[in-house]
Amino acid sequence: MAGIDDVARAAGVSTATVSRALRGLPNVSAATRTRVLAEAARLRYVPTPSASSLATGRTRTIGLLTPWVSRWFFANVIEGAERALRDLGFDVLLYTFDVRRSAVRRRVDPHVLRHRVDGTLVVGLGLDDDEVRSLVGLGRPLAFVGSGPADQVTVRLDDVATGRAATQHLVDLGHRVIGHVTGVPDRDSPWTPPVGRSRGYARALEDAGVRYDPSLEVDGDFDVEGGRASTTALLRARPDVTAVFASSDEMAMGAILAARDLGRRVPQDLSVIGVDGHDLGELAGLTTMVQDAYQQGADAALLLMEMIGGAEVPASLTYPTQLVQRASTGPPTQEGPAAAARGGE
Amino acid sequence: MAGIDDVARAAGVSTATVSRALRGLPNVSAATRTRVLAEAARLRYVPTPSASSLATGRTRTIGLLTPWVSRWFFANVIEGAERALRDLGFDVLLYTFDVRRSAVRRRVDPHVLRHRVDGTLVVGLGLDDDEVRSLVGLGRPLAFVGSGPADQVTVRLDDVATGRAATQHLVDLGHRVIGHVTGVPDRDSPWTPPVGRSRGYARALEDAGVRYDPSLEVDGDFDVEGGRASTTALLRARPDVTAVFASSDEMAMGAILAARDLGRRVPQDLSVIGVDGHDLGELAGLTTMVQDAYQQGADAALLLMEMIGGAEVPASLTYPTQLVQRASTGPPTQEGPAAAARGGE
DNA sequence: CTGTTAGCGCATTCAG
DNA sequence: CTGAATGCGCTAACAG
Repeated sequence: MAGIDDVARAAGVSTATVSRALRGLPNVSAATRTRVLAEAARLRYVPTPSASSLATGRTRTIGLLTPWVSRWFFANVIEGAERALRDLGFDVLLYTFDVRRSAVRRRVDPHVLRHRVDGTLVVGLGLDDDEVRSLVGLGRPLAFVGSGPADQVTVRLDDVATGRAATQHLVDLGHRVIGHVTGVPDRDSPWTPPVGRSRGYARALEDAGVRYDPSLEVDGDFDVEGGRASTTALLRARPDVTAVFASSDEMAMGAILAARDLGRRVPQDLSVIGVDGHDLGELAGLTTMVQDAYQQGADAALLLMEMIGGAEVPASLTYPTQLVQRASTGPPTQEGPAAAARGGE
Repeated sequence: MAGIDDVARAAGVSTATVSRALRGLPNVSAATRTRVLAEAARLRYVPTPSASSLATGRTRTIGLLTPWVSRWFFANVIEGAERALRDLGFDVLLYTFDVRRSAVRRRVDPHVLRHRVDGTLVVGLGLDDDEVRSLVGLGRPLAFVGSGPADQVTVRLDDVATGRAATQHLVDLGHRVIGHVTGVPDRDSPWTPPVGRSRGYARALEDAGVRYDPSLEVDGDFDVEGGRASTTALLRARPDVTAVFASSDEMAMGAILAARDLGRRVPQDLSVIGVDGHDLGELAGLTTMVQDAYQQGADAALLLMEMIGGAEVPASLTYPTQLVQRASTGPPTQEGPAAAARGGE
C-alpha cells in the first residue's frame, strides 16, 4: 500500500521531510507539515513498523512475561498494563510460562525478546538468577510486578506485612493451629509473593507465641483446584487445624471447597482468609486482603515508559493491602473441628 | 550483537547460506549446515525480527483482539491461543477493547495491524461491518472465537442451542416467568453470543408456550457487578420472576448476589443458570452450561496457522456445551418470590 | 550446493 | 527548513 515515497511525491517533498513531519520533529515549516499530514491521511499511509524498527532500533513494543492469564491477579495486571501501554502508543507481546508444580516451566529465553521489545514487564513470575541476569543483559528497561529481585524496579505489595496481617487476623480471632496454603514455592526465587507471605505468616505466629510448624504449609498452585487439593490433604493430616491462610483468593476458595468436601463448616469448623480481593470473593463470603492488581499493572507500565524515556524512577512501588472481613473467618469453636474430624468423611 | 555476517564469516560461507541453513531450507549440504549451526550457537546469533520481516513481509506474529482479559472466557481463550501459537513459533500481540456499556469502545483500527501481524484472532468481540471489512481488507488470515460473522472462520458454541437448553432446563423445572441477563447487546453485531443466546432463550419459551417478554431481558456487562446490578433492577421491576438465565457464569453469580441482596433465597425464591463452567461455579453451587474456552482458543490458533500455511480450513468449528446441574436451580416454590417481594427489602 | 546482487521501507546523517 | 545519500539486517532471486 502507500509508502513513504508515495506521500513524499504527493506532497512534493522528500521522504526525509515526510518522516520528520509525521513524527512531529522540529525543522519542518507549518505549511509543509500540514500538507504532508493531509497527503498521508488521504493516502492512508501507515509506516511499516519493521522498517522503522530496523532503522531506529526501537520497536514501540513491550514484552509481558507471565505464568498465566487465567488467574485473577495476572489477568488484572495484564489488563491494566495493556491499557496504559497502548494509550501511550506501545504494543504488548504476551508470553506465558506455565508454572504449576505439575508442569515443567519453559525457561525464559531473552533471545526471543532481543530486537523485539523496547522493554520487559515480568508479571508474577519467579525467575532464577540466570534468567534475571539474561533479561538485564538485554540492555532494555525491565520492571517487575507482583514480585521481583531487590535490585530491580518492582511494583508490588509488602508481602510480609500482608501475610502477617492476614495471619494476625486469624490469631486475633483466637486461632492457634493455622494452616498456610502457599503458591508455588518449589521453583521460586526468594523474592516471590508466596515466600514473603509465608514469612509474614511465620512472623505473626511468632508474635502470638505459636511455634511455626512447616507441616502446616502446603502448596496450592495458585488456583482453585490446587487450593482444594492441598487443603484437603492438610486437613486430613492435621485435623486440629482451625484456620487457613491462603496466599490467593482462588486458593482460599479452593480451601472452602475442601472444608465442604470434608464436612466442615466455614467458619465454625474452619476459618479461611485469602489475598486479592477477587470479584467473586463476596459471593463466597471470603475474608481477604484486598489489593488493586489493575493499578499495579498500569503503574508498572508507566514506570517502564519513563525508564524508556530515560527518566529516573523509584526503585519500587509498594501497594497497600486492606483487610476486608466477611463470613469465612470467625472464632474457633470448641467442638467444631474435632467433632468434624471424628464424624466427617 | 552478532549479526548474520559474523556468522557467515565465522563459518566461511555467505550470508545467504547462513540464512538458508538456519531456517532449515533445502540446498545446503549437511556439513555446511552443521558448521553454520555451530557457529551461530557459539556466537549466540539471533535474527533480528524487524529485518527479516522487512525482507519477507511476514512477522510470525498474531494479533489477538479482545474486549477484556479479566473475564473467565476471554482469559481462557487467550491462554489457549497463546500456548498453541507459541508452540508453533508465533508471537502474540494483545489488543484489548473495553466494551462495557459505560465505556466508549475504541474502534478496531486495522492500520495498526498492517505489516505487524500475519493473522488476526478476534476473541469475543462484536465488530460492526466496517470493522470486519477493514480486517478482511488486511488480506491476512482472520479467525473469530466465541462470536463471528457467518462468512468468516469461527470457533464457537451453538449459542442458540445453548441458550435454549439453559432456558429449557428452567422451564422443565416448572418456571414460567424467566428473566434473561444478556451481555452487551447494544453495540453488538447480530452474530455475538448474547444475541444468539437470547434467541435460544426466546425459542425455549416459545416451545413452552410462554410469551417472550422483552422487559424480562436486561444487560449485565458480562461481569459480576453488571449481573448483580441488572438482576437487581429486574427483580425490582418484576418481582414475579422466579428464574434467571444469565449469558455468562460471572453474570449469573452476580445474579445470585442480587438475589441475596434482595433477601431472596437461591434456588427457592430464584433459580439461576449461567454459561461457561467457571472455576468458581462449584463453590457458588451454580448450575451452568459448561464449555471449554481454553480449547477453543487453541483450536482457533491452529486454524489460523493452517490458513497462514495456505490450507483449506472448515468454515467454523462448533463446540458442544453441557448442562451441569448444581444447587442454584430448582423448582419454583409457591410462596417464595411473592413472599419475598412482599417481605423483602 | 553456494555466492552475488538487490532490495524490503524507513530514519538519519550531512550538505545546502 | 529541506533534500540526497547511506544503512539498518536479512531474504530472495538469479547466476554459477
